Parts: sequence; C-alpha cells; structure tokens
Amino acid sequence: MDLFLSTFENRIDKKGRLSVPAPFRAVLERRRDPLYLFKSLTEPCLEGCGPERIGQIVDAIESMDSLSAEVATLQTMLSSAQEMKLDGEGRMMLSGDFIDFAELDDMALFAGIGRSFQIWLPSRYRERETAARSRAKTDGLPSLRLGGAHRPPGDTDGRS
Amino acid sequence: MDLFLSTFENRIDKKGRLSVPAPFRAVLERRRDPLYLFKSLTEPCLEGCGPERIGQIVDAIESMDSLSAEVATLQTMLSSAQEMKLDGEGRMMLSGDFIDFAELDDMALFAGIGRSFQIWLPSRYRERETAARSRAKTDGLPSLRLGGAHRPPGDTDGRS
DNA sequence: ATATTTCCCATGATATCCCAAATAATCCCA
DNA sequence: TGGGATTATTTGGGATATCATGGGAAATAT
Repeated sequence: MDLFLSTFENRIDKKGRLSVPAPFRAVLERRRDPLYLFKSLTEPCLEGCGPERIGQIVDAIESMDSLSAEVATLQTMLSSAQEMKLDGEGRMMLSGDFIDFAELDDMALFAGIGRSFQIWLPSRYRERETAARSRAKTDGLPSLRLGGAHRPPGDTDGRS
Repeated sequence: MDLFLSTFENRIDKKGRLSVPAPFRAVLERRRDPLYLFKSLTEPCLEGCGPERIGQIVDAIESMDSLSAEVATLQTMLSSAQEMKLDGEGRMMLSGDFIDFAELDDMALFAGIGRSFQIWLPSRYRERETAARSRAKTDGLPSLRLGGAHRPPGDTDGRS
C-alpha cells in the first residue's frame, strides 16, 4: 500500500533537522521519489508530496492563461516548494521560512493524508482535529462517495 | 525532476554582481544550458530560463501571422533577452536596464516557478505572495482537481 | 589613462556527512 | 505470557564541504 497514513511526532533538533517518519520514507524510497515540501495555500502547515504532484502544478500552469490570478496562485505554491534532501539518517533540514510559516518550535507532527502528508505544530493539529470531529457530529459526514472515479487506472495498490 | 523551485534572496554587491542560487545553477549545468534573462511582459520582474523557452518563443513567432499584435509582443520579449555569463562563483552582472526595470536595489529575490524563474524586488514579491494567499483563502484553490493523479505515476512531463 | 569587467582567492555562515548514543519496536524462547 | 535480547528508528554532535559574499589584481574596453 502506497499511501501516507497515520500521524507521527518528531523532534526538530537545534540544527533544524527533522526525521521523516520511516513509513513515509519507505513510500518514497520504493518509488525512488524525492520528497517535496511546500507551504499550504490555505492553512498554517507544510505539505509533503512526491514529484508527480509538483509536475501536475507545472502542467496546469502551462495550460492556463498566464495572466490569470489562478496562475499566480499556483506559482506561489511552486515558489514555496523545495526538494528536500535527506541525510543518511532520513532527516531533512527545515528552512527558517518553513518553520516560521507553520509556526513550529521543537516538535513537528506529520499527518498522512493519502497521497500527501502535512506537517503541523502538534498542538494546533490537535485543536483542528477535535474541531473536525465535533463538526462531523453536528453536521454529519461529508458525502463520501467511495469507489468514485478518483483513482488512476494503473494504481491498484496491491504490492508489498 | 529538474525544475526551478523555491525562493532565494541574494545580495547585489556594489560591483553589481548577483549570485544565481546554487540549485538553479545545478539545473542549468546538468543540461549544460546557458542562462537567459528577459523583462517580464506583464509584471515588474525579470524572467530567467534556459534556451528551450527562448526557442519556444521563436517557434511561436514563426508560426504566427507576422503582422499580428501578438507577434510584436513576443518580439518584445526576445529583444529584451540577454544571455547571462556567470563568473567562477556563479554570479552574473545585471545591466542597468534590468535593474531599473525590476526596480531592484541591493537585494534580489529569485522565485522558482517550474521551468523558469523570476527575479523580484523582495518587498514587492512578498506583497504579491500575500495577495495570492489571501485570494486562495477566500476564493478557494485554483482548479486543482489534481488530487487524484490523472496520470500514470511514471513521468508526467517531458524533461528532455 | 580611466573606468569597467573578469578572474582569482579569502572568509564566514550554513548545510552535509559520518559516527555514536538513546529510544522505541520486534522477536524469540523459556 | 513474560521478559530479555535483537533490531529498527530517532536523536545528538563533531568534522567536512558547499555556498554567498567581498575585495584585490589582471584584463578589456572607452
């Protein structure tokens, strides 16, 4: 199964290094994919993904009218994106910009959300999680159309 | 994946030299490509790219009606373009024309946007980024129905 | 001759590499 | 089932390499 799932909380050491959770590394390593991080457009967190998502953004920009506001928005995503190089122990260095944006101090929470994951200040993530749960209780579940045509044909997820 | 990503802020020294960020140089060097800069048609910034983008503009001009206004526009891009030579440390010298056009003083911000990058006055770039982010919060994300990977995982784009 | 530009080397800051300790998860056998 | 041993993972720190920047000197042009 080729997805980023579960949450992990790791320490940011005083050099700014942060271990990528081993299960997330395994997903990327098996595909021999580098890891990209970028600043979320809508929330105070960082997004992590592989190259395919970055490529989609590039392609989308090139297919759009270069004067549109939407292109400027997508460019903002790319301009904040970095290819993260991991050291021998699987750690990455977070730039000051990333740390400031997500308002991280010495701990980072990785939240796997399938094809990508997010990095949050742990306390903020938990607030948000409880808010989401109580919303679900009062408003009900968002329409979950499982089995819908969101999967690419090739991806049958069944290896390893 | 060979893209220009992330942002870097470098100083323009009193001789007018400006370091091209090492990751951007690496993209060009790997392809043994020279660097071209030209004035943006739509914004007060400089655009940087390799030869393939210049070639695309040339091809586009040749395929269009030579009397059209669009051709004149594209020709304007080409006539402002310069091949930049870098010194041993990876710095380029910006012409006064370029500096005036982008209204640079002693700092330049490089913003990678995939197959090309831009050079901005840092404060101006940040305004623009802030605007894009608040727009994304209110208007929602641009049509990023990308979430579901419409493409095979292999390779989405032609990188030479 | 004077002003630029190009080349070269020095320096400080920062990122990367490499090895070791601490912690957590897993296994194995009694 | 328990508990000790083994392995995987995270964390820490020192040494090394890379990078941005600055300045002098040589080369080129005006």
